[in-house]
Amino acid sequence: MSMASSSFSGSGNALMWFRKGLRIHDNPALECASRGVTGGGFLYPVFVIDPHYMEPDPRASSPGSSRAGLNRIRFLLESLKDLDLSLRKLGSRLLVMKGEPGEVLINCLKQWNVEKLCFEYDTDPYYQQLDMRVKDYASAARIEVFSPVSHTLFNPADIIQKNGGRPPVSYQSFLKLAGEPSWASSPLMTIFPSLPSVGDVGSSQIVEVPTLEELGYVDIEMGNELPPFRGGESEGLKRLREAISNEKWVATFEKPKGDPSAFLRPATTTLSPYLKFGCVSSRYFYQCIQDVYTRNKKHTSPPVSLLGQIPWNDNDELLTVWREAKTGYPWIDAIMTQLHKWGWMHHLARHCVACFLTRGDLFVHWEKGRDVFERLLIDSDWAINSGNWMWLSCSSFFYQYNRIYSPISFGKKYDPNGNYIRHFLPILKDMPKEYIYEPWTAPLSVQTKAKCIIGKDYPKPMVSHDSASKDCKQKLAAAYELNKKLNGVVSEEDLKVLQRKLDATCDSVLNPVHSHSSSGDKRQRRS
DNA sequence: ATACCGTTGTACTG
DNA sequence: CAGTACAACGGTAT
Repeated sequence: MSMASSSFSGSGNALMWFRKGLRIHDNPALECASRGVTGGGFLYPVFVIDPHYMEPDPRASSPGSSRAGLNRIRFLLESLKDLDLSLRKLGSRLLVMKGEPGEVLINCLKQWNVEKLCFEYDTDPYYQQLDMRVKDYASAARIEVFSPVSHTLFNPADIIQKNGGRPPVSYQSFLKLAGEPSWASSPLMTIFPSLPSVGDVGSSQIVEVPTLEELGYVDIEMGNELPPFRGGESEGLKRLREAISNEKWVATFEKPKGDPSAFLRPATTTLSPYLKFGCVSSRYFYQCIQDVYTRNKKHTSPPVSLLGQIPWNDNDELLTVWREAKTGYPWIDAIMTQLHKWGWMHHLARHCVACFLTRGDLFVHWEKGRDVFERLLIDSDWAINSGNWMWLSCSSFFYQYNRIYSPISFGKKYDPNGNYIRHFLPILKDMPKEYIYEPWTAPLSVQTKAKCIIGKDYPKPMVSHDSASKDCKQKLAAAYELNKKLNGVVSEEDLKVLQRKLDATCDSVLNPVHSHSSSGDKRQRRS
C-alpha cells in the first residue's frame, strides 16, 4: 500500500515516543515526526512512566524501584521536566502518561488516529522486546514507523555484519570495523522555530512530570548528600560547552591518566549520565570533539565467546558486603558509597571495585556486580555496562588476569592523604594518612584517638588481599587452561568439577585476615 | 608457527 | 617521576 496516499487523505497526525533521547537537538526521530505532520495534523510527544522502572520497591536493597536507584529516577524526572519546558517554548508540550508502556502506547495510537510513529532505536533487551510488540501493532494498523539509530555513533548491527556476523572481541578490531561515522561531517543541530501543536488527547490521562514524592518516595532522608548532577538537555549542553572550551585539556586528554579520587572537580567531563539518557547527543558530542581536534592538530587518540566458563563463586554474602560498602578496605568502600550517594564514580574507581568483586579478590560472578551497577548508576547503559564487566572480570575483551588493582596502593598513588575516603567515609575522617588505606594496621591508641575502632566502628578487611588475589589468579589460570583443553566447549559438569577442585585448594575468601601486620613486611613470594 | 600487542597493575630502583 | 622486572593471558598480523 502507498504511505503517501494514506497520509494525504488521513489525519496527518504523528506521535513522537520519547524513551532515551530526551532532547531537542540532533533528534532524528523528533525531526521526522515533526516533518511527518501534514494537512493540519497534530504532533503528540509522549513519555510513558513505567511503574516497574519508576515506582518504589520497598524490598530493594537501597532506595529506588526494582530496576533503578533513586538517583537515576531523580535524574530522569529532571530531564523530563527540562524536555517539557523546551517543548513548550516551541508551542508543544510533553504528554506524560502512566502505565505499562506497550499498552499505553498502543492505546494512544488507536485513540489519536496516528499515522506516523517515531522513536529512537534502542539495543537494550527490555526495549527490543517492547518495541517488537509496538511495531507489530503499528504495521497491522498500517501506521508508518520510523526508528532511527541515534543513541550511538554506530549501528551495532553494521559492525557485526562487517565482522561476518560475529561481534568483535577486541577493541582494536572494533575500531577498525567501525571507522569514521557516515554522518561525521554533516550538520546535526536541528533548530526548530516551532513544533506542530498537540491535538485533542481524548480520554487519555495526561499528568505533569511527577516529583519523587508524587511517585511515592516519601521517606527520603533530607540533608543527605545529593549527587552533583542535575538532569536535562539544558544542563548537559552547558556542561558540554564548558568541557570543550578548554581546548588544550580536550586535545591532551588521556583517560587512563585521570584521577579517580577527584570528586570536588571530577577528572572527566561527567557527561555520561547525559549521554545515557540522550540529553546530549553522542553524535553532537563526537562532532564537538572532532572540531577541537581539527584546530589542535596534536591530540590523543582512542580501543563473546567465554561466557559462563569461569567458575565464579555463587556467594551472595560476599556480594552484599561489597555492595553495602563494608569490605573493610576504605578505598573500595568509599567508591561504593559514592555509587550509592551520587550514582556516578570515575571510571578507574569503577575498575577497582569491579576487579575487587570478580577476578581480584572475591571471585563473585561479574553478572552480579553488573546488576548492582545497572540499578544504581545514573549513566548505566545495558551494553556498555555488561561489556565493561566482562572486560574487567577477564571474561572477554581483556585477559591479563595477573594485573590486579590493589585496594590499597591504587588509590594511594592519586590521593595519599585520603581526602576522597574522608569525604565518603566520614567515620575515617580523623584517621592519620599513614593508616587510612589500611586502618586495621593502626595501633589501638591511634584508632582510639581517631574515634574509629576497627572491627567496631569500621569493619576489618573481609579478605586478605594478598592471599585472595593469589587464589583468584590460580582459579583463572585453571579455568583458562580447561577452556583451552576443551576448545571452548565447557559443560556445566566440567565447571562443577573444576569448582570443587578449586574450593579444596583456595579458601582465603572464607578466612578473613586478623593479622595486624604492617604493609612493609609481606614480601614472601614463591613460584 | 611465531612475534608482537593490548584503553588505564604492582613494586622496586635510580 | 621514568625505567625495569615480574608473570604471562588471548587476539591479531605476519
